[in-house]
Amino acid sequence: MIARRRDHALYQQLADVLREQIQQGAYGAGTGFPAERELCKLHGLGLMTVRRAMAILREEGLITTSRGSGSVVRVPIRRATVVLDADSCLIARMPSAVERHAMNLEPGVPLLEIRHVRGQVQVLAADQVEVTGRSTAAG
Amino acid sequence: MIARRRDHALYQQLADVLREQIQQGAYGAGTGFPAERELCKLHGLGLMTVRRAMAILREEGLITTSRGSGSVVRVPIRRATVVLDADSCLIARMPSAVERHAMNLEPGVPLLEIRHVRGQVQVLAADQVEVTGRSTAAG
DNA sequence: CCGGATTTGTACGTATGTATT
DNA sequence: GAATACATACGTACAAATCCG
Repeated sequence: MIARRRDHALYQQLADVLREQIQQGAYGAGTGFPAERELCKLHGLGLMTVRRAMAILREEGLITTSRGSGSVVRVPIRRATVVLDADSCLIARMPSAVERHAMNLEPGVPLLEIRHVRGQVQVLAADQVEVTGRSTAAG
Repeated sequence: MIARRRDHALYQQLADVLREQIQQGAYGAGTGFPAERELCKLHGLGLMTVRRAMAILREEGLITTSRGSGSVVRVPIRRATVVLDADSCLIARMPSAVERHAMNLEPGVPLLEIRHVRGQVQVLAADQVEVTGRSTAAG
């Protein structure tokens, strides 16, 4: 039951409940998700509380939200593999507003900034790649 | 000047202004930052707008905010270097609520999940490490 | 050590704009 | 065009942490 506590905020409690429901397949991948106002009525919470809870699930990549149509449970992403050369450097960070717009990134997606030995810099959306070290046999 | 536009939300405009001020050293590293309500009065904006703008700066790692004391401009972080073995795999993702609590992570910090060849899995806060491929000469 | 002032955190209600169906 | 649904934005209130005299 969601109730006011000192240690757990209402929006965190709601996020926990919804995450549990998603992982138990209560809504199905790619299927609809209750509307914001519907969740307000269902749990007796305010709009801000519901929106903060859903923002958490978005950042965790569990749902995607579109204006006008609502939210859907996300299907797992297929990742491309990127090879990290020896002595090259990888940094994960959040994108700036400009980068998020230019790369058409969804909120909450980190960037991988790979600085190669020869000075080349590669910036990738972290939710679309896996990174592996170069095979010593091949390199 | 910050004004209502269709393409740029007020909180984004404010974040841009504050980011500019920070990068020009208007507040100094480790020094104080205007209080939320002060920014409201300064720019003639509501509390929600100011808080969203500051949330953006927090996610970008430019400021840290503490309840009761306020916000300060962040000093650049010193990163440790982690070697990524050949054929091991790195995934960057956002932490769950449990992980964020267990690892004492600040909001907006991505995790680096490194899966080594031998099955060992290493989970690190992305703002505290740089990752490099293993040197072919040494490996 | 206590108490007040300051500052952020949480939470609700409401209104308007905009995209989708 | 209408209904639905999310995005932005303001105002308000109280709780909790911190700071300072």
